[in-house]
Amino acid sequence: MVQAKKSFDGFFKSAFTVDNVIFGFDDGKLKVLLIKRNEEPFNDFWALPGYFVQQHEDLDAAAQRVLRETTGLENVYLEQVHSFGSPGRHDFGRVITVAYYSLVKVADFELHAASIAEEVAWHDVEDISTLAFDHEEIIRVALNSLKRRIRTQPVGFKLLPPAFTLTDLQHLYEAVWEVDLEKRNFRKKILSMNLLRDLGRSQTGVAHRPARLYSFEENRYRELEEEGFNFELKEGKRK
Amino acid sequence: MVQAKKSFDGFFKSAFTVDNVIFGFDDGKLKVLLIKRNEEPFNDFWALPGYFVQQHEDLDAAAQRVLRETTGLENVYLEQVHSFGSPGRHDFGRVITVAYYSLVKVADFELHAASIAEEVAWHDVEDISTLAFDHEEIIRVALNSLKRRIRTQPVGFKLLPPAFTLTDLQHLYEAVWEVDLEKRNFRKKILSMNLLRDLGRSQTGVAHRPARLYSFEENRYRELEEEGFNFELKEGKRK
DNA sequence: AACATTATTGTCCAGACAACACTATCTTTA
DNA sequence: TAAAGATAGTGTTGTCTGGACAATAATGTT
Repeated sequence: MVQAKKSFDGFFKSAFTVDNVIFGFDDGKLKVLLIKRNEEPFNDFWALPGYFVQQHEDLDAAAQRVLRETTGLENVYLEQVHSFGSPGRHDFGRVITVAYYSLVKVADFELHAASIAEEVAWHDVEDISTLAFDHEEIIRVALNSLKRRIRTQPVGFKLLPPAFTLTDLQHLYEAVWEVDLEKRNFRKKILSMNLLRDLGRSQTGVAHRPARLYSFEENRYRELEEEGFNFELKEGKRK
Repeated sequence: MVQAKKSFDGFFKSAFTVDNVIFGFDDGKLKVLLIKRNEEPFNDFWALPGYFVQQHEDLDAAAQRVLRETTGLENVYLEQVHSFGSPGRHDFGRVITVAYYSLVKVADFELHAASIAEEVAWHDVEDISTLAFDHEEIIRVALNSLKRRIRTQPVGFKLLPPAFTLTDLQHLYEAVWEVDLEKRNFRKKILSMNLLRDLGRSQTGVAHRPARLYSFEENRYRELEEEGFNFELKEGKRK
């Protein structure tokens, strides 16, 4: 009862794209990288950096390429989150998009709008206006995934520069979780994880007692990434 | 610089499928539901229950439909895991597959091979032979995802019948985590989550003290699904 | 009625953690 | 030069949760 190849032709009429949700942390706030589109549909709308995948291109590679071509970001570790394929999500036909996300240090990258991007910019996650396609939903799903993962995996640490203070780290967690944490307890918990290396240096040029600088202990970091950990802390009192 | 719709036609030549990784527990072992294909390519190979998505069909709905048509399973809670789209994974052209997974009680379902399935059967996950396409990889990814996610999300709870005992629930966790849990502590923890509703009824016809029956408190269930939770318990002593 | 079997509960101890206030070390300013 | 302003870093205590065990309860079976 083998069917001929011919009868499948009706299925080969779809397209697929990749969309990247790039989170960054700056100024105490969680940001997402958006491009202003220079192409129909949704010309002139802000959108996630994404585009069609080529016929013989691997998905992961396509995500990397599209990100580079639209924003200039290279060598970013992208992780697949979810695929979106509502029948009506694209005007030109059936288009499924595979969403990827990543966390980067805002300061580490220079943005270069190109390809279908007329402009590239970091936007506050809190303050996203109407985006192209279903990109608001995609961001929401990616953000949920981030919030969930940051609790049991040390992913969030990737957002910080090579040397950071405990307060920086605390602010990062507070931003992603949208809570205030109690300083003392945060420090005790994080230090007990053996994850941080005391660099022996301190901040300079701050108008107060300078904070000690830390980096991540690579080996321990990978261990935790493997086995997961548990990071639960109640909110501290509001400032 | 708006491009005409015409120039996009080259992208609309792909197809996409859904594949379901249905895990079950039976006989103390983790099983996965496979079908024996009745169609090229990979005719006569064991494969995941999956098929092409129709042109105007939602992805989630397609997963449900395909699962029903190939295996007879209905009303199964399916969760999207990952999409696979290597250029060479399908002989007939570019085909991306969106993988879903679920965990069910083997005893609850009667299998009915149909559609492209010539046969349906539970296979030990430990002992999977060569499968069609990249389905071995899909199973591996789904299994990893399941083990990670069940720690912080109440996905596992959906596997139980509407009325169940605390011991049923404990066995479920023990099966998924492959550990033995301490009974008293398990109960304390689970009851403190306010997730269970005491149905006021008990088992009948068992040759020992009958256990109280519970169901899930829907509202609380959704809350936990949203915010996640932390379920860490050390192993109890081996039986 | 005694036995077998599983359910359910009490409790003690140790470790985790929430809460709070105090001391330390810089720069800036009067 | 000293005081003020700001944030870093630390000590401690009571409470809560989890881990370990064991005792009691409620069925059917023999």
